[in-house]
Amino acid sequence: MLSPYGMDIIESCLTCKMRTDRIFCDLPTSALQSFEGIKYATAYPKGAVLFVEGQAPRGIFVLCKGRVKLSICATDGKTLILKIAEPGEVLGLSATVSGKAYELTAETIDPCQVNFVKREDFLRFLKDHADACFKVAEQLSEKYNNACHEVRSLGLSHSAAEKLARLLLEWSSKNGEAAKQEPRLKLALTHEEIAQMIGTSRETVTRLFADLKKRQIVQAKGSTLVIRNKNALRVIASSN
Amino acid sequence: MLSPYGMDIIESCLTCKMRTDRIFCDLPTSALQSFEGIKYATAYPKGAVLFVEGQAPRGIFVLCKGRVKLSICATDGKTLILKIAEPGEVLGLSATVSGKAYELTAETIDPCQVNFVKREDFLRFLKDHADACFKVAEQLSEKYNNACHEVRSLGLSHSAAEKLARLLLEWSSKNGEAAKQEPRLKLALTHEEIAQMIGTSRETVTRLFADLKKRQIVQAKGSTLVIRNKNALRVIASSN
DNA sequence: ACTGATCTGTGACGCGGGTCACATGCACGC
DNA sequence: GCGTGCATGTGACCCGCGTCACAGATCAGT
Repeated sequence: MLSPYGMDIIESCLTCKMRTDRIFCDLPTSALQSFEGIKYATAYPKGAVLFVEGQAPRGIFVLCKGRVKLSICATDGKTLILKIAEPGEVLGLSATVSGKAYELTAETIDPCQVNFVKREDFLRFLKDHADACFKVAEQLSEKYNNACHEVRSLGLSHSAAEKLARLLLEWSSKNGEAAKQEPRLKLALTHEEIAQMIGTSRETVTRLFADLKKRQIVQAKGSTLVIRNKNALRVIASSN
Repeated sequence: MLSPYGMDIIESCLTCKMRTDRIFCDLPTSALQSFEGIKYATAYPKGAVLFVEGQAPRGIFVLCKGRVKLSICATDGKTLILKIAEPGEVLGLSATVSGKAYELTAETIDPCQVNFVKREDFLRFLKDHADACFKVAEQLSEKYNNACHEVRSLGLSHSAAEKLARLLLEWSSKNGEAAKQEPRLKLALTHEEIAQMIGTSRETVTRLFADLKKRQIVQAKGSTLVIRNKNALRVIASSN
């Protein structure tokens, strides 16, 4: 099969190998078959916008491959990145269910494969497949949980340093680096974007990194960051 | 029927007059009948704690009467009030669906009537009643939407004044006061609590109110607040 | 290799608002 | 009445960090 943007396309959900890992995709065969009938498998290049906050909901986007940046932004252009969505996540779900406008903006930061389903088709699908409906509830709970964490982080922390430390710890707990005592992580985002994730300014992020390096808590090796002192980072993170 | 805490108890969901107004409660009779079988109608005095953040989910609490304060708090005691839940809302829903710990704390601020349903019972109920399951998805979408607004307010605003103005406008848009050009609202919360709603300190709230009064934008009449200049308030709210 | 463009690093400055420390007001019970 | 407790007001202080203004660094395109 031809693969735009240099990707291998996952052709059918029925034969997708990752199915069982993913909350939403792991449906009984009958449901999956009817899902096959209404989905549009699409591919996007890096930097594509799936939907914009405030738009009326067109439908859901099941992310199969690549990462998507979810953000909200103020009228003055100030932006807050809520999270980077990973494969398996369903985007635009709550807006599609409730019929209200998308509450955030979704923009690809890798080439992505996405299954799109139109709103009416999806709602009909949910009526017919109770188990899918429950999966949706699970996904939404997950999203809500995430949002609560975001609120906690933004609302209850005392300093930018605290939030940065928490972000780094969170990142380092992925990819099985959690256990290691000196976890490494790829810095895929610019200081600007990191600033937008923790609600601060770019300069502050630069200064905070400089400080962490000076104190030997982290160390940069090209674009990977080594956490030399996880405990120190934890102390900073929870001076809350 | 005896009514603890000076309330009239709504005995059965089937005969409840408010049913149709409420997202979750408006279920087909068959579903409602089986809901009757698993629910525990309970009453709480003012100040009762329904659940605490971090607890394993015991089940859901359908709020029938009274208001409930939903908050998260940091280890140092600093508290953020997310919202004041009104009758019709289902509390503890996302935790009960996902099985993760309650993400916030629910405390009554009026005498309340609540229908409690145990987690296992509720999950079984959802498996059997697809329409209820969809209602749950709707409720969760609603909650998610709310949380997104909270994030936006906390993360994208420049000053405490802005957030207070937004809160006042939001409050004034309830109870049909929206249309009036000088809407009034009951100040049911202390400055301390208002501070916790917008993530600032009590003193700042006091100072902001003093300023708004001096500028003739609002006016206090006992415990009711009159908004004299809605436009000025809007300007403050969206200097964002 | 030259040239923008985009990212990173750093100093100076100033404002917002958190914190502390009080004074005052207002309701409650006894 | 009087004291106790909680809500509200207000001044003084000061520190975190946003903003502005640059200087280097890194990267991409031709």
